[in-house]
Amino acid sequence: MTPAARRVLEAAGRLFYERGIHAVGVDLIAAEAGVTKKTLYDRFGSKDQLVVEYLADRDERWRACLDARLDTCGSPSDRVLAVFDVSREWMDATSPRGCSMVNAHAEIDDPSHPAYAIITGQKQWMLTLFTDLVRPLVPTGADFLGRTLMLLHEGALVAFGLRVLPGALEHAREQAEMLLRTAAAAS
Amino acid sequence: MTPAARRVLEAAGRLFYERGIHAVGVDLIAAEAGVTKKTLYDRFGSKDQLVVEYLADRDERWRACLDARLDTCGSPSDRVLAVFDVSREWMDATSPRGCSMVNAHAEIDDPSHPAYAIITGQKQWMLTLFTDLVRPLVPTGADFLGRTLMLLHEGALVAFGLRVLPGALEHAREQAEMLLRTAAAAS
DNA sequence: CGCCAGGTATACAGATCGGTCTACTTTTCT
DNA sequence: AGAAAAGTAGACCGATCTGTATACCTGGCG
Repeated sequence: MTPAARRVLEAAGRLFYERGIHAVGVDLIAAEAGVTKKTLYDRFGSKDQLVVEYLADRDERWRACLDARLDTCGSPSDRVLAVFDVSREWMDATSPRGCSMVNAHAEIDDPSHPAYAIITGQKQWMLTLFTDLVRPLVPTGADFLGRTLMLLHEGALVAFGLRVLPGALEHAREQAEMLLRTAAAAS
Repeated sequence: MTPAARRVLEAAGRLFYERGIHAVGVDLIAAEAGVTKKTLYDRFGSKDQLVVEYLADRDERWRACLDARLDTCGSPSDRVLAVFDVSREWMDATSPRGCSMVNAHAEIDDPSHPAYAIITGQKQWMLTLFTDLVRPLVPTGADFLGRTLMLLHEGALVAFGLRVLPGALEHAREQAEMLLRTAAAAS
């Protein structure tokens, strides 16, 4: 990726996330990136493709960030709770408006849109991740607990983005910890 | 509200929800409502105002639908679980793409936008509702359990809308039932 | 040296956007 | 009956949208 293309992707990512995809025009993206529209279209081809690469980029960085942290965790339960910790830091640092995938989904209704697979794929991956993380702790009932954790986590992202519960991630983490304890005690 | 205005609001609501607010133009809304643009502007003044009334209308109908059901419930725990039941029916009937408030929030970044208060207000109301509903069951710790239920519920709406967990509402209800049981047993 | 990818600057195209306007007709209510 | 309100039909405005075209410049590389 050329330096100009990187600047375009950075500007597009920031603007798409802050203002919404349809509310941001390619002219503005080009201007913010300090690039002409021709360069933008030479590198990305279309706005739709730029949207796809924006989401793919965020997805990739999120998974890398999460994977790196999980590798440093000792116990299985630590790994589960670390997901909430990383999410909290991620939100505080760069995502005051909630999950970019959820927000993008609100603007993209067409399931045949290439961005749709990225959005759905990340959520599916998160569900599988939670389920796999709790399997060593509760071999029977990992599916159930995994789903609950997924819903708690997703709800926390939304509540945080809506500013209706600023400590949403911390609360979700605490509730998750309690669920892990009772599940471990029962098995 | 005049008959034409009602048709406009119905068409706008359907299109805004299905395709997103910014993706739908006033010309399309007027055409779908079988109304001229002049009538639309005579009744609503601007697209922004139409968006506000769209959200206010859905908010009002949702609260009325929920309140009506809650009145028919006997025990406090039935009332909590009824929220998930009503949500499930609401989603199945008219909202395959998740919560309209969350989706609208993805497209409206400005907190000074009049629609912002409606969005935040509904979520705040839901949080208070859950907290109040569980207070008779767990006088101490109603805040904590109320928040957890709110996150579970919100996460279920998102997961359902993303089609990543079709039975999200049912799962959330089942998990809520378990939480209510253990909370009641502990107190 | 010459080539060419990557870039700037800018004008342009066609469509659509939100919003206004005039002129006329229909409904509704007193 | 008659006036006010609500509606249709449709042209029009300026701005903005995605996307393309032409002409020129610049740095690195064989």
